[in-house]
Amino acid sequence: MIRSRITAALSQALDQTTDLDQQTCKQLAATAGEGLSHPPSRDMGDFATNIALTTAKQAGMKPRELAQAIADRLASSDLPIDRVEVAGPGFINLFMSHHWFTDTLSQILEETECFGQSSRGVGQKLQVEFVSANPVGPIHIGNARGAPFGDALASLLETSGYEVEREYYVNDGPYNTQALNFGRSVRVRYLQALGQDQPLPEDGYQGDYVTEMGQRLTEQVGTQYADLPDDEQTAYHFFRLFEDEILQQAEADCRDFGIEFDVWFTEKSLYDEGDIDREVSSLLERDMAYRQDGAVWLRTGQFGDEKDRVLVRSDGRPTYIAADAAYAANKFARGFDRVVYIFGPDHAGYVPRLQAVLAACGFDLERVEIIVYQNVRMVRGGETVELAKRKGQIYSVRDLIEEVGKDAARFFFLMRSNDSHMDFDLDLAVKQSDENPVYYVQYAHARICSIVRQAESREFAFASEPDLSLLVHSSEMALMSKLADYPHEVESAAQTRAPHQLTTYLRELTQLFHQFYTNCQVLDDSDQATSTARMELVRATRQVLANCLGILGVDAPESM
RNA sequence: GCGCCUGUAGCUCAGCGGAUAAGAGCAACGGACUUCGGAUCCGUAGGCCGGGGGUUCGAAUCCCUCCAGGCGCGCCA
Repeated sequence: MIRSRITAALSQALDQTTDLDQQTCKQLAATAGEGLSHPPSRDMGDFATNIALTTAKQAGMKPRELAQAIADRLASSDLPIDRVEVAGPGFINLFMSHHWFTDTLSQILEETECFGQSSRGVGQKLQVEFVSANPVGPIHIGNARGAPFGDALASLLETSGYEVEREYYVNDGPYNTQALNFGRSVRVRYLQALGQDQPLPEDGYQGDYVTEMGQRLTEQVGTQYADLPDDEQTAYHFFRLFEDEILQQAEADCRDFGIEFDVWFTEKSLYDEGDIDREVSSLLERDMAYRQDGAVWLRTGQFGDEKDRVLVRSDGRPTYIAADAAYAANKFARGFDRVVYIFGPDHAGYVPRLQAVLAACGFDLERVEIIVYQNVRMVRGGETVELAKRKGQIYSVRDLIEEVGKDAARFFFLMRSNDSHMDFDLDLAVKQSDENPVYYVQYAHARICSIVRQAESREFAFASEPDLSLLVHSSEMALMSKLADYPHEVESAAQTRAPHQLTTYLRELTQLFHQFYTNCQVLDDSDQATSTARMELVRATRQVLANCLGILGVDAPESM
């Protein structure tokens, strides 16, 4: 890869032009190589490094002098560059030679769907846990952002060579408050359907789907469950009656959202398999937990939490913290080198606590990553769409997919950085016009496919060997330059856990393609050689568009 | 009260391990079609990067502080 070659050359040049020792030069060059950028405009060069600015003081030289010295060394190195310029306060701008651009083009066409992959994570097993919505109804919009984010991040990591498992944690433990609330709500609706006058509990679920479940239950079992006592066990029973159905719905929703989980892990299994008891006793044995006021407390206070937390309530029921501890133990026991949690804004405050819990349990926090995404405001007609699951006003992930489509939904969520609070403009997402950025990108891909079809149907006479040196138009150069960026963009997005960088990249790449298309006729009967070369560029662009869209889980249509 | 996140063009947002000339999309205005898909392209206009301090030769970017908004602070998950 060109960046590592430039880094090596910088290291050598620094070593030869300064008094700094070799190790220092290597480190400084590595930092500069990471920060290798593009000059503000293409006529100022293809790559720029600020290494002279950052190391001038250390080297005891003036920035521009040092820059010039390094530039001279680079110019005579074996890098594929035409010339080197020193600019501004001491930037070194590199002008790549033409064959470097066309070599990347050939590389794309050779590696096809593998172009952009790297081996950085090879040999490392990684788990990304996301969505993990409470199984008490349709997956609602509050969890929607984490779905494409987690999925795209997982794909991104796979592209970087990691072995990645996508996991969905199902909060179906016997003491889960949400599940029990839901169970109680179903029971009440069931009894109401049987003609009893019963009020919905304070925190009950008011959605129509609960009422419908209650009615359905009367048809299935009649009065069989009518006399069960109004207690926790009964609530759990009613919850369990519908858990499978809810999970199947969740799985279908995710699938339609383009996501396939490798593992659906249930909290219940932690109880059934004794994981929770084991973890609690182990913590007590190691004195990381203690008994007080009849409850079992975990010493999270020693690990940055405000206070210790209850693991097992005074009545003997474990809390979600016990489940989370056991779950983490289970994850590590499965051999992951690193586990990633994707949390919604409602769990942001839980991050320091979970970290304390994991630390108290003795897990290496270096191997745990918790990524929080911020709230989304759904906007329609300029107004916020109000959502509250318990109130029954449900705008579900399914509703979203049906309203704007999988591709627009995913692309819109992925356009923004995970920690930016975003507005989701439903009106815009559903528009099939130039106002909609999803179609802008997809259109480029379809357009390319159309050119290919066109060439086939009129049996365009291409040259037998493409001569890529004919690609010299500024639009062609800009496009090739962008294509060459792709592997670095992927790696950068993966390392910073920022899939949204790829949507930005896609829009820029697409724009350059459309400009090229406007300026350069691809299929020109009067110039067979140029047409052949341009066709290679077009096919390479299609490949990168498809690869990049693939990571984001957005379709690359052949026509629209 | 404490913690996390955010504040960049009229709107929605990139950029935020400092640096060559603050960006994009939409909205506004003006242009480009007898050729490969006009779901496209070109141009104009629009910003003391929330305010104030500081570090630096250099800050949208780092530090402090204030202001505004979102979210979270349970023997709920």
